[in-house]
Amino acid sequence: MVDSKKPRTAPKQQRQQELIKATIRSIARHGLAATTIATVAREAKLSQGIINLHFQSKQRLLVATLEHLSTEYRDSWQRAYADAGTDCVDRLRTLAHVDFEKPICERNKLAVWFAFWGESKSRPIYRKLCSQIDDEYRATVAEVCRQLIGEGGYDHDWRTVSRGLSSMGSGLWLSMLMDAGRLDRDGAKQVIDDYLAGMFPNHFPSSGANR
Amino acid sequence: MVDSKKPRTAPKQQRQQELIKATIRSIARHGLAATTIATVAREAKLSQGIINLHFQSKQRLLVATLEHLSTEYRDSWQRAYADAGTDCVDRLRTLAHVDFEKPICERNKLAVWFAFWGESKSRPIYRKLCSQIDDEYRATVAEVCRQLIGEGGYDHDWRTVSRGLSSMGSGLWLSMLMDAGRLDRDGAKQVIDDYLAGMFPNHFPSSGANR
Amino acid sequence: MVDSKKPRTAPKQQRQQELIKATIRSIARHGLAATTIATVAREAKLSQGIINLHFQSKQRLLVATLEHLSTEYRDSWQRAYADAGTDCVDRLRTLAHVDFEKPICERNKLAVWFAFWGESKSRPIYRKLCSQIDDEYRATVAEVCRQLIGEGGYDHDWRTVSRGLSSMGSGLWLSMLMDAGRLDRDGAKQVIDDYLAGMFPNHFPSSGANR
Amino acid sequence: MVDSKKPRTAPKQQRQQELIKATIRSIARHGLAATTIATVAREAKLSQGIINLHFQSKQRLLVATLEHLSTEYRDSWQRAYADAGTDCVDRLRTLAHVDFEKPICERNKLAVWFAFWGESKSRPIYRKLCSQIDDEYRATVAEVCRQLIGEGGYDHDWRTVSRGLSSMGSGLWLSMLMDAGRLDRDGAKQVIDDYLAGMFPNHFPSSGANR
DNA sequence: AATGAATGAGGGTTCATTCAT
DNA sequence: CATGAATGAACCCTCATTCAT
Repeated sequence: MVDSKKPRTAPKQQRQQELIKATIRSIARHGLAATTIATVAREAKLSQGIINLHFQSKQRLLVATLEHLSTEYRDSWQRAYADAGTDCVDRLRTLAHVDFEKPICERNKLAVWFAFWGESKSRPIYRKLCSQIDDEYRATVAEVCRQLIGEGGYDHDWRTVSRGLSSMGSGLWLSMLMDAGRLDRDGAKQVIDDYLAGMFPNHFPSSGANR
Repeated sequence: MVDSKKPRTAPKQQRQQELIKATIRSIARHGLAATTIATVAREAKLSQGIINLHFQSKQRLLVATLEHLSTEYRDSWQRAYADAGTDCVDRLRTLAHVDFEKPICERNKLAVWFAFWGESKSRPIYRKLCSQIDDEYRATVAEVCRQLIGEGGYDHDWRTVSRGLSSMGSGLWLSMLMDAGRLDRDGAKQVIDDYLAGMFPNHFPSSGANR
Repeated sequence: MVDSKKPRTAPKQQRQQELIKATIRSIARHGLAATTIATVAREAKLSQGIINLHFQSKQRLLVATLEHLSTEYRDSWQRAYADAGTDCVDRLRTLAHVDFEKPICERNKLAVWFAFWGESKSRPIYRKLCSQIDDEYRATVAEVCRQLIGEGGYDHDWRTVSRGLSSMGSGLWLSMLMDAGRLDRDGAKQVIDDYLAGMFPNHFPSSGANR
Repeated sequence: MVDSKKPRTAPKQQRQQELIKATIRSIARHGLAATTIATVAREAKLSQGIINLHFQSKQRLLVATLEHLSTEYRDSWQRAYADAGTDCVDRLRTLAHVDFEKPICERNKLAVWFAFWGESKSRPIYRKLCSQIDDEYRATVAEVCRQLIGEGGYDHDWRTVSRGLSSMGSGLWLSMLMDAGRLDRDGAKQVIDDYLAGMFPNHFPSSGANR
């Protein structure tokens, strides 16, 4: 008499992952302000009580969700970076593109990132998590830029370039969030590529889009 | 013997402006989710009832606040653009810098922008207002870029450049929001200037920061 | 530059009458529970403040409204009674019909009567006013019944008959309130007349409706 | 060692019945206008939240309360009618008396009926429920009257008589509501009986109260 | 006499959390 | 491990009342 659909009990960690996924869907659908224990439970098709059972409080679930996104983000760019070999050009392009690859760059997740950013000024815990993840990423980008500038004899400040690159990344996310139809992931990559081609003309080819 | 206290009654529009200002402070301080009628009233040093008296509902106050920011933003760049003369270079630099000028670029207001962006996916009314204001700005930037690219013989797509420029603007806002101490308004302008110098080397001077 | 529509000021008593009329309309339209200072002021086309100016409080306005109805009711039946001459039959018919004559028996006023009756159990002030007016009326009816029973040799208790007659009156009001289309003032009078014909067959003619 | 306290949780329907009972008590004690979620919860000795948990809104609780009274009323007279046998006289007396039998004719419930009647003009939902219940009852009364009039050769319109009878019923309720001390249930039945004796002298005995 | 902006207590409702099952 | 009935604090909003004009 086993119900094949979903087991009544599940390993702790798997349940928690389900709930985090449900939280992401709920924030994307209803916004952070309108996300309640009830909306999350409904997305997860589980009862209300289960959230406090696994996360003690709504607040902790939200933090766990942000940590989930952060970890996923870090893992993604670190894996991509490791796979990119040792060439500065490859490394920089890879790092710059990773913001727009699939597991990271889904519209639901962008909505969640912005939801947390929107609350960051008033919530130190969010701000700390967000800053940290951004700092790590930008430090690596900066290091690659520094190397490329040194090799290529460019007249740029590596700190400025890395700041600009990572800023452009989150700025493009905003465009994708606000109007998914007008800017897709490939379009965003092209904006990034044009920026790199402009800053490092000897290393990155011009797209020639205008010809 | 002037009584410096505020009068018990005030012109309608002035009261509404006070309340919008108070809303901005409240969102910056507590976040959008934790901004209540009570927190706004406290910021305004007025009673709770006054918000429904002037705005009918909390929701309308929030929309009015977003409209206030939108209008202020549009007025700012349009005035700056009109004052910049007819030179493309001046115009582009002016437009690019206006994001970081004083009435617009206060940390409180950045927090409010991100708060609304964070709810935009689930609130069409916010998304519409935000998209519209961004589209107008970017259309003007794009037009200037198109002209500059044509004059200067650059190999850029003007749409891509304007998208990149405006994205970098909001991305830099995020950095300023998250860690005001590490990136100030002048630092942000320099990132922008370096981008322009990279893309349009014949028109914008290199900052030479690295020399 | 005289505004011919409505004088800005009016004699005290006239203003109060206007407000009571407006209260009756408001209760009929919105119910007693949903009648507010604002709805009354709107019905009267006057400002909100005027009610407290003339009646000190909403509660007093309501009491004044009930007193107005009571007085109007008493004046009506007393005048009719005085006009009816000295014949018991005429007197009884007149008293019985007065509930369904025009100034008294308007649907708006019936709604107000039932609104106050509905609150009477919990509001001694309403109950007292309502009881009193009913007692006076029924005492007079009872006296006429007593005389008629004595003269006509009927085997009725005059107290019971008068109780029945006045009860039928308010019961018919309920029917008229609930479904004005199905029972009008003439229909109600006929029910009353049939009752009288049944109880006092030697004095009141049968309507012969069934023949 | 039975714990006499009520259990923390209860079957859904039982809880709802408790809340409806509490609502009746609250309306009787405070009136409909002053009946709040808080007063009902206090009567039920439960928390405020439970009302929205079971009825979604205060409005629905009130409708459910009216439906409860309606159902109880209908069930009562239908059961009594079924038990009365097939004799017209028995049937009519039974129907006429049922208004004044115990489960129906409690002063608290009378207060609730009048409270809803008082709001009926402005609340179609109340009016519909009240009209319906009254129509059903009166239709049955009318049918019995029609039969009795036919059998007994009376010169009455059966519609008029049934209207008068049911009107007298609600009118007597008003007397009982306003002054419970002066008219009790037996007194009311006697008024009804005298009316029947007057209208149908060959079938209903005169009470002879006046002899 | 009359107005209407302003107040703030109290209304209905939501929802994070608890807990008996 | 999982549920969902129950709680009660806090939310948004209404509205009787006050008061400067």
